[in-house]
Amino acid sequence: MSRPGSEAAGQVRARDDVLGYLLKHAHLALEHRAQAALADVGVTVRDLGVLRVIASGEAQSQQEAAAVLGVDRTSMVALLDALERQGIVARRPSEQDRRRNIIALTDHGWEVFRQAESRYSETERDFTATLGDAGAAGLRQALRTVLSENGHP
Amino acid sequence: MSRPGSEAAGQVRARDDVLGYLLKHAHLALEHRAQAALADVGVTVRDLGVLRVIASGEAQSQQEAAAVLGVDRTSMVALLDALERQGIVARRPSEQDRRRNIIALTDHGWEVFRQAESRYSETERDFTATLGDAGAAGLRQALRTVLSENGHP
DNA sequence: ACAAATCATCAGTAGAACTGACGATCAGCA
DNA sequence: TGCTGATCGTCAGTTCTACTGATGATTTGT
Repeated sequence: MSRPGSEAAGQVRARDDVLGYLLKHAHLALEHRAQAALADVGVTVRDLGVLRVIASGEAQSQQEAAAVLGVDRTSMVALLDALERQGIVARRPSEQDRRRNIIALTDHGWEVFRQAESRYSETERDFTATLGDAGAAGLRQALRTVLSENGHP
Repeated sequence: MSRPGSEAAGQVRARDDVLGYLLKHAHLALEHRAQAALADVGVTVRDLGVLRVIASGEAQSQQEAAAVLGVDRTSMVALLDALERQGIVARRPSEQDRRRNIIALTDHGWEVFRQAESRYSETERDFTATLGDAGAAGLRQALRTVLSENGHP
């Protein structure tokens, strides 16, 4: 039915040669650690992503934020509902285009963001500690390169 | 309520400095391309991962495969149900321990695997083409390093 | 021989992605 | 001015995956 493993194993890529496997598990491991680090700030990694694109000015409306983060526009609704209920962000209609909601951090939101980003950055430093500063920068640069070469905004 | 973007943006990390963002989107972009490349072979990226750990001999039982891939043991049931229905894998009870199911590729399964792995590898080469061979190897090595340093099997 | 642990399975639940629709609004054009 | 098509936020429904808790069959340890 199937060839014996000893014969076939040599012809088959080990799992840690598979880039997709490495990317997926590195992402999961980092997210898992970050989730724990953010637990007592009261936001998730997902939330922090939203706060970051708002804080940086990369996105003003809901759809801009959704597009930048690669989450669905319909998911962004519930995401912002929760953040608004916590008093972290505020929606107000744009004066130029009243279809759009302009998203802004409240004063409390800025404080939450500052704390969360600080803990997250520390988690990332821990995560890549063994690579050294140059190695971590090289890893980021390699990822940026493949992303931009594969049709990423 | 919130500070103007022009004042705050400089203090906030851009999204493409955030490792979690880079890992997530690189993973998604690669998986998206791979999914398209595998479409007419009839298996998903997820399926291919299962086939690979079986073919390589890294896993024999369902739970071993689930553990190696980082998927839930209960999800593996449905995953293998589908592959068995397609005649790609076969389950047989272990003779040493009849609780366990030994998973093996059928002859047809080996053919499917060979095709799928070939297309997937080509997709990965395309994906990392601009990094060059050394750059792609460096990226894999960096990911392996952070994974093993963060408690990964 | 008996108790505890393990394996595969199933049912139920929760979260996120995606589709398709809706009303409100805007932009372009006759 | 009025009409048409497109866009934005929202909502309902579907699907996919993860996770929990339970089950029966089987093995292991004592």
